[in-house]
Amino acid sequence: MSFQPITQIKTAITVDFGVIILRYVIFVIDYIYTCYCLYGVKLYKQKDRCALPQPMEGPSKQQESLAFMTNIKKVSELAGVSTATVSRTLKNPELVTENTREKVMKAVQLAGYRPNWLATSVKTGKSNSIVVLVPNLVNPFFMRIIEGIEQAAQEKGYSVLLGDTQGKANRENEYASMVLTNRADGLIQLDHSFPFSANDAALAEKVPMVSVCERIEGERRYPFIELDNYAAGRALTHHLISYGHSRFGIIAGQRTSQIHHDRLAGIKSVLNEEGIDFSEDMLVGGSYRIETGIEGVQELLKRDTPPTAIFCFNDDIAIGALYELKRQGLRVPEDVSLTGFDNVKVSAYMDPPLTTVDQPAYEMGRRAVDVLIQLINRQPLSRTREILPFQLLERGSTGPAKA
Amino acid sequence: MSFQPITQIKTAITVDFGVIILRYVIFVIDYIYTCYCLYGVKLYKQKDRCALPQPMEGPSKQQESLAFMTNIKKVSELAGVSTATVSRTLKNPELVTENTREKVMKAVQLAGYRPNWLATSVKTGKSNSIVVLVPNLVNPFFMRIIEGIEQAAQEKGYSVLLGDTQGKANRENEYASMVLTNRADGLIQLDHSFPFSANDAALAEKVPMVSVCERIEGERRYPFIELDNYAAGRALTHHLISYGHSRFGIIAGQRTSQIHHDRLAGIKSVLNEEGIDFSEDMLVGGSYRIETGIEGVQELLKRDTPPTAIFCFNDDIAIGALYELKRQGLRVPEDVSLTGFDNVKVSAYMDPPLTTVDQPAYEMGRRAVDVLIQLINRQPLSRTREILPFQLLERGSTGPAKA
DNA sequence: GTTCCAAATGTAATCGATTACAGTTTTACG
DNA sequence: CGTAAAACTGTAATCGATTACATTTGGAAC
Repeated sequence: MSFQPITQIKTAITVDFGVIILRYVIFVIDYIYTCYCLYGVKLYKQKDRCALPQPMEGPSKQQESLAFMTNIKKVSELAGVSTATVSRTLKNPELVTENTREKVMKAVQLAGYRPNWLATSVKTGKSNSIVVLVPNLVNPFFMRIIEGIEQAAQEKGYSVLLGDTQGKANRENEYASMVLTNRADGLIQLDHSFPFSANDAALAEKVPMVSVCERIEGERRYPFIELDNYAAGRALTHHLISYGHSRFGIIAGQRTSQIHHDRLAGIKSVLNEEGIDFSEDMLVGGSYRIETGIEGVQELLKRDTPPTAIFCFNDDIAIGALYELKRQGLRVPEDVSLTGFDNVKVSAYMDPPLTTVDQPAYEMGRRAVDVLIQLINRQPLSRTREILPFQLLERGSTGPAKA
Repeated sequence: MSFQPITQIKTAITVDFGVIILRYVIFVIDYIYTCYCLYGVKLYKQKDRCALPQPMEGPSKQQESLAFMTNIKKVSELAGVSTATVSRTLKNPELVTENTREKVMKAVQLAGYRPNWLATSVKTGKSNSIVVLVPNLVNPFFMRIIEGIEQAAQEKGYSVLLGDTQGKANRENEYASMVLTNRADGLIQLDHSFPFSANDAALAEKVPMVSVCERIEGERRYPFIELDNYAAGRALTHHLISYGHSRFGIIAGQRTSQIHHDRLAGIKSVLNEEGIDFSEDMLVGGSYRIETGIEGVQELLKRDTPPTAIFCFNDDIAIGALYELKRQGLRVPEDVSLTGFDNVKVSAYMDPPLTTVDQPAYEMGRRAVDVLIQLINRQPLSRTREILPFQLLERGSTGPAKA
């Protein structure tokens, strides 16, 4: 440390102190103004306020122009070489002398150079992005898949564009068209619809696309990765029948989807084998929401012979159903058994914990990316469909049928 | 329809039929092979199999080259105009004659032309993308924010790059650097850490960045949007004290974050006013997970005087705590009152429903995008921080303290 | 039929990279 | 030391757009 006379330090401290006070005053004024805008005057009582955060320097700095964008040309001049050499140093260092490499790297460091990704992409014709179409972001099951997608994509140098479609066709169209405009190299569809607009359908022919969990209706050109929903439907039914149930209810999600049909077919096939009649009366619901579970139970309990066991086609529905059954004074599983689907995290912590079907969601997401990248690179696929095994988790929400 | 002699139709049908049969056979072989790979031989019983999906044409078509990429030059040749005119027709149609416009549009249609987004972006220097850093995708609270972000971004012509950081610094660094390489124009941080690596810190100075829910620790340059956590802490405490509680426990999430400090300060301030001592013993936990709630309850119940009311710093923790309290034979709220935070969907359907603090998550996401886009466009901000109001939802998990 | 001006269109530079090809230096070896 | 081959570096074309500037066209006014 360098020597400083005492007086100088004192001055410095005084000045600093002044600045701090000044900033604080400015901050307090701004803060009060903020509160005023948000709450009106009433809430200003000091004790209801948050611990005051540090004063801010404000956005002034951010008003300046984006001066930090250095390009390859500046670096090349700084290093005294051509742009080609700079590019090579960064992409194929083995083509460049140790000596030059050092010079260039020093210049890169000095200039704070980061290659413009847009320029690289336009030259190579690859965006290294994939777009994922999700019908519902808040469903933790979908998010688990996307976690897998994200992880796998990142490992392979791809980034993920999020397309929250809310099940709406026009939003799907918009996101899907990103692949047609080079904004993304490929597409993962978590819903069951064909995401391209009629206008783009011809172009869509050659687009790398994979669907996960669902199959795209009427489309046989795209690979898919899904659970063995038919077998899962059978397993659940066997499980309930082994407990002596014979009066069933089903609260379905999206009834137009492939997985709906598969699960239903699985259930029906076992009922058939066991000599239990299936009737359309047993089937209610139409979306994968908690409210569907509530309404479904209400409807099913109105039947002449209400069910003693209810299949819910996802855990959210089951959560709603459980809530409503309890509200109506019925006990689970003593009065009614209940099964979910997906094994979302909370399902294990409900009261009672839900019997459900575990899907390897994370793994499905990862596989989808693998397959998609193969499609993007025009590599031959070893398989165009993958049907993954499930696991039936028997927990507290199912039990023996009432005598 | 054109006339066709009967015999010809018959032949066509026969051929078609042959093709279908052939495809079906190929499909079945492939299907069996798939099953073999996935399950082994045992599970082949026909009745355990899914309803057979339609035969697929396989990936052969997708092996072809990406021939559909038409560029502006081809369109210009097709229309017999210059590339400039094509560009103008699409971006500034008012600069072009009706006549030319028609010609060009026809050519665009014919060629199936979609402008290359990468090229446009490199020219204009704007990627029209923003990257969102999320510590945890599966948390529905975060996803609600992202829903808002996504929606607002889409409306303004931006797309959202998903950065699942899992709270890891190196992943944050990687995603944050997307803004430095023109891959994204701005950054929304949902966690409380400064996402840039030390290396990039100098460049980060001028990057458009906003944080939501959390403030970035030690950083005063970036705007933030958050809940009035201090006031929320106070409100929850008042609520519990009004029920006569005086022995409290707190199960916290990330203890290093700003919101943690704010909430805790709010709780402490009320305890102080009411003459209740705060001790570090009351505070357990350290992450926003269900397991934290379980472990937290176990720990708190070991105390000499276990709490009669427990603050959980998010709903997941509360769900875990509720589960564990019940498992230990305690009733909620008769024996122990419990509060959550965030108001995730399921919290209302727990047994009992959770008393919690509602955050306007969707709206916060939307606001974040508004602010970020202002930063990106170098527009002056009217306010560099926004503190949004909360709502205390009193539900079944809180009640009078045991006498 | 000129003249003039505005509108429409074309030419060519540009964005920031990559890379084929050409030119230069270094190395290896007789 | 000379020569060929190998290794390195530079020049300039290229990716697919946008846009400043130059040129052409069209129509109105006289």
